[in-house]
Amino acid sequence: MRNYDVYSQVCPTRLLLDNIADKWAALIVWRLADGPVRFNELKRTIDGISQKVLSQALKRLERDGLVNRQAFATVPVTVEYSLTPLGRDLGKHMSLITNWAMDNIEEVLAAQADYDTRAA
Amino acid sequence: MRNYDVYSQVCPTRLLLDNIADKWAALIVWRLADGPVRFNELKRTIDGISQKVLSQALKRLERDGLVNRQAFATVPVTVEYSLTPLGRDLGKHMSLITNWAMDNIEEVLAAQADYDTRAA
DNA sequence: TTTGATAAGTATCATTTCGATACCAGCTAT
DNA sequence: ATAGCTGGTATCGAAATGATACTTATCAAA
Repeated sequence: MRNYDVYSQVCPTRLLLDNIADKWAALIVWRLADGPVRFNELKRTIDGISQKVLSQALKRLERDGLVNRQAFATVPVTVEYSLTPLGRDLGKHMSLITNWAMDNIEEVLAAQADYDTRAA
Repeated sequence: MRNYDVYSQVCPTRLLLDNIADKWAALIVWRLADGPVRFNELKRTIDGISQKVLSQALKRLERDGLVNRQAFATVPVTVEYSLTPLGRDLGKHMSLITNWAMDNIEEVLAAQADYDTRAA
C-alpha cells in the first residue's frame, strides 16, 4: 500500500472517488446489483438521466473495472451491462448509502423545513 | 413510511441522494468525522475545492441536518463546522466508500490500464 | 406503403454549473 | 503603510450538462 491521499487533487484514489461518489454512479450500480440490464432499460429506469450522461458514466465505470459491457449481434444490436466482481463489492457499500437516504428521509425533511423557516 | 423511490427525479430521497452521493460531500463529511473544523481549514484540507463550492456544499449539508454551523464572535469571526448525530451516522457509511476506494485502487488502476491498451 | 417503433449510441447547441479571481469588513502584526 | 487573517459574496470565462436530432437496420401496425 503506497502513499495514497483522497484529499490530494491528483491522487488516483481521489480520481476514483470522483467517479464513484456520484449520484448517477450510485443509481447505476444499484440498478445493476440485481443482474444485467440493457442500455435503454437503464435509461428508462433512471429518471432524468440523458443518453449522453448515461453513456459517459457507463464508460467510466467500465474503465474502472466495475461494470462489464457485452454487445449481442442482434438486430438492432443489444448491449447488456452488468457488474464485475469488483463492482459487486462496491455495490454492497453503495447500497448502504441509498438505503440510508430512504431510512432517514423523514428526519432530513424535518431538518430542511426547520432550516427554511429559520431562514425566512 | 411513504412511497419513496430514488429512481424518480422528483422524489425527496432522490434529491437527498443528489446531495450526499457527491465527491465534495463525501470529503467534507469524512473530514468532519474527526471533530469540528473551521471554514478555511476545510478549504485548505480539501485540495481543489473553491470557496464558492465549499460554501454551497456546506449550506446544503446544513439544510439537510447533517452539519452544524457555529459562528464565534472573535475578530475576525471564526466559524466551526461539525457533524450532527445524523451526519455522524451517515459518515459511518460514507467512510466505507472512501476506504473502499483506497483499498481497491490498485485493482482499479490495473483495470484502467487494461482498458486503455485495448482501446488503443 | 409510409409512418412508427426499437436498439445504442453520437453530434450539436443552449443552458446550467463550475472554478478562478477579485472584493468586502475589521482587526493584527510587521 | 502594508500585508495578512477571518468567512464569505460577486463576477466572469470555462467546463459539464440537458434536450433534441440523427444514425443503421429490421419489424409491426395503419
